[in-house]
Parts: sequence; structure tokens; C-alpha cells
Amino acid sequence: MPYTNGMTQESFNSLVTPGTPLETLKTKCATCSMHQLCLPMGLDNNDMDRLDQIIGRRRKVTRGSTLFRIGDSFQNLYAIRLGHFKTYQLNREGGEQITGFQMAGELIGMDAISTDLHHCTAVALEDSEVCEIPFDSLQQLLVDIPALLRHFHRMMSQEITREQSVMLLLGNMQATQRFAAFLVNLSSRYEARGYSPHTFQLRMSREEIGNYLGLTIESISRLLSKFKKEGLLRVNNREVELLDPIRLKAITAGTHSYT
Amino acid sequence: MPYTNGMTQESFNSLVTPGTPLETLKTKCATCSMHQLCLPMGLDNNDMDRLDQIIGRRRKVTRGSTLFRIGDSFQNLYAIRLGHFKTYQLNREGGEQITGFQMAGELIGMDAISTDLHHCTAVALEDSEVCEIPFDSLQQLLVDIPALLRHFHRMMSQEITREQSVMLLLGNMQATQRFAAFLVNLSSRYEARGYSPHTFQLRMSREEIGNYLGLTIESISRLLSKFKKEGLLRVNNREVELLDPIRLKAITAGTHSYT
DNA sequence: CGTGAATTTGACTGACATCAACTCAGGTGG
DNA sequence: CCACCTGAGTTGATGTCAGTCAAATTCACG
Repeated sequence: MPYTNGMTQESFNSLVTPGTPLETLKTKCATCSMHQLCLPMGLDNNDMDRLDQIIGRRRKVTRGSTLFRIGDSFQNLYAIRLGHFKTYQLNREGGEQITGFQMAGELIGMDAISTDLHHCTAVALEDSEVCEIPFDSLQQLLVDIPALLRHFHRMMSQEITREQSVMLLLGNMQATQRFAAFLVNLSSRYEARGYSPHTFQLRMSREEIGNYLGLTIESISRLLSKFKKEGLLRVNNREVELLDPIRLKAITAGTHSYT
Repeated sequence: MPYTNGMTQESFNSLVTPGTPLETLKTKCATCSMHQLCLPMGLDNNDMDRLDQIIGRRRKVTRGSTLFRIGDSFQNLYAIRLGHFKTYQLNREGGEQITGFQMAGELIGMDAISTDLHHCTAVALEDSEVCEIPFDSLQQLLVDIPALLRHFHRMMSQEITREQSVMLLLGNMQATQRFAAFLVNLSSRYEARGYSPHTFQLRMSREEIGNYLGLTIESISRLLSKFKKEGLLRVNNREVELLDPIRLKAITAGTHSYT
């Protein structure tokens, strides 16, 4: 399997499965190679070092535990080094509305910049690890390193466009399309990270998927069964194999046609 | 009516009604007093001047015409000086999905930073006027004025949280709640700008409201009638008067109770 | 193995969409 | 000035997609 870093799905799983000794990883966020903050920018070594220096402690977050909560005061952004998270808001009755699923390499907490308070809660979907990035320090660095500033703006902007596409999904698409879009999105994100785009674990429950997509758990279950029946994918618990990504993408497209 | 700037709804309308000579306004974006970019920051006069200098030409956008289109290359952010806009994405069949309605004082175009291409189209809902803010120049200025940098980040972050609350609305709320939330949101934004929170014009058509809220034009019409019947508001074409904002806010809250 | 939680499946219901007819305001031209 | 037209909006009848409720099944874990 020709994935960019030669890491197999299995070795990845072994790293993030609960119980695996994470200590075997390097304890420093060496030149940030794992997260998107400096990866695609072409910083020189000096800048890299400075970025490394402001990056705070690594922090392990066990499955189900909370990285930050709605209302917490904002100090840090978090770069996910390992694992998966969900972020959610609360509706007026205390129910969750999941606003996103984040994976290794992604940055969370940017919604808190506006008011210095977190507007969502972030919970680890599996044993995970993050780098704390103290926002005050980061801001000082942004002034000194224009490339970093530009990149940071791109990342915030990317979050805006990501959310816009979720609005499109929730406002415009049928259940079948939504779920297909969800799978295609996961697939492409795994591919971008060098993992198989065809075979991956759903890190979230059916309930969480449904919540995110504005559907019920039963609908998700039915859609999985339907896709299975139509030869679009294989499912085994949370293990998914996409058998016909082309057709899946086509389903994503048609607004009201597909049944 | 004790609104902050003493501007009445009528005088505001007279400014933005098609045909009114906009030339009576000052031609320079004098110390940016109209838009949020520097308003709440406490910049000194020197900084203000520098900000003024980078702000490009004022641009009038007539009702129905386009400020920028999906796929356009990104050069400027736009601060709305006058009027209202809608922004929308396209689904795969070419249909609009409106992602937001923007009014005077708001900044649009931030979703384009990530890829240097606009991800949405912005159309004026009435004769409007914007300030062009060349993003390259702005970025240089951000480096020199930390307060401006911080404020710019707050504005981007605010856009992220705004979209998250729309996701909550689309993913979690019933039609009645969505529409109530929409009205309450408009109301509070007008209030923040010194206009009446109770009486205002809907600048967008029923169809556009429905599109934004993930509902049909007929549903919006029925909801208006229902609210009218229940004494929550008065409607006359696009003129709305909220008669019971308290109850309207209450409706926003309950997820599945209100019928 | 056994127990509770998660998921699947089926039958039924309901909220909102769709389709269609109608009203009304604003503009146009005779 | 008024008849006509057009497009936006309203209202009613009907259909359908996904939600709700309930039961069966599988899975996770002690």
C-alpha cells in the first residue's frame, strides 16, 4: 500500500488503541512534524525552533475525557498529535450538537479567540495526545514570522469554509447524501494523512454520526445497511471499507435524485 | 427612541433606498467609524490613519449585483458600510445555499483566505456600499499594530462561532424554533447597531429566508402567519414588528416542545 | 457465559415538502 | 385612469422522508 509515510493502518491503530504505551513516542513535538501548524510552510530551522519553544507541554487525553469545556477560559490552541476528538455545542436543553470531528494534524480551539471563552466542548473519541499552543506566545511569534501569520490565517479561514460546507450539508442535502458526504470526507482526510482512503475505523458511535449529520441513530444504521446492500461498502462494527468511492461521490452530488 | 447614534429607522432607510444620492456621505472611510474593523479597539490616531490609508476605494454595489463570486481570486476583504448582503455556496446541482446575511459594520470575504479563492458568492440585497480592504496591505499592518492583529483574529473567530450556531440551528432545531431564532438574531444585530430591535425591514425574500434556514418558502409563510395569529409579531410585506420578544426568545430555546 | 449497552430492523407517525390554486402589490401601456 | 400582467407571497390538500417507538440482535466486557 503506497501511503506517503509507509505507516500502515495497523501500526496507526496500535498507536492509538487504548492501552498502548504512548511513551514510545518522542516526548517533544519535534519541529511540529505531526500537525498542520508549521508543516506546509517552509519555515527555516531557526523559525522552527522558535515555534517549538513556544509549544507547551504535550498532554494525553484519555478516551471520553474532556480537553476543554464550553465556558472555560481560553489560553491555548491545541494541535492534535494523535487520536480523534469531537467538538460540540449545547442546545438550550442541554443536548449536544456535534460541530465537528477532528483528527491528528488538526487544530482546535479557534472559536474561543473571539471572546476568550471556549464556545464548544472537545472530547477525545479515543486515547489521544495534543500539543498545547499558548495563544499569547503564538501571537507574538506571528508578528515575527510573516509566513507563520499567513499560515495561521489560512487555517482559521479553512475552518470557516469547513463549517460552510457543513451548513450546505445540513441545509440542502437528503439523508443519503449527507451520509455519503460524511464518508467521502473522512476518506479524503485519511488519504491526505497517508492512510488508506478505503479502509478505516469510525472513531465515533452511530449516535455521534447521526447527531453531527442532523439524523437519528436509526437512520444512520439504515443507511449503512442500504449502502452495504448496494455494494457500496463493507461494515464490521466500526470498521468500514469503501468498495465504490466513485459511486459514493456521485451520491454526494445529486441533491434530490438519489433514492 | 434612545438608539445610540440617534439615527432613526427612517433616516437609515432613506440612505439605502435605491435612488438616494449616496454622494451626500463623506467619501472617505473616515477613521473607519462605520465598520467593526477598528471600531472597538482603541487605536491611537496614528494607527487609525495608517488603517485608513490602506483601505481602498469605496465601492457601491447595486441591489442584486455581485460583490464577488465563487472562484474569483481573493484580493480584498470587504467592510460593509451601508446596506445588506447575502453570501451563498452552490450545491452540486447549481442551487444556492445561503450561508449568511450580512449588514453594515460586518466584514465579508474571510473564507477566501485559505485558498486565495472565494468560496462563496456575495450579492447585495439592496443598494449598498463597501470599503475594499486589500488583504496584503492589511497583513502588513497587522504586524505593526498588535491590537489590530488581535482584533482581526477575534473577527475571524467570531465568524467561526456564528457558523457553529447556524449548524446548531440546522442540525438540532424544528422549523418554528429556527424561524424564531432567525428573527431574534436579526433583532439583536439591529439593536447592537443602534436601530430598533422591534421594528425592522426584512431585506431578504421569503425564499432566501427559507433557503438559509433549510425550509421552503411555504413553511416560512406559514410560520409568519402562525406567529401573527399568536400575537408574536405584526407583518406587512417585509416590514416586521416583534410584539413579544420574550416569548420569541423562549420559542428559540425549547428543542422539541413548542408546537 | 451473562449482563447491559450499542446497533439493527420493522411498523407506524408526523413534520415539513410538494403541488396547486389563489391573493395582492407594483409596474406598464393603452 | 384603469385594465392587464408579473412575480412575490399566502393558503390548502396531499405526499414522503426521516423520526419515533418498540422489539430483536449483536457486541463489549466482566
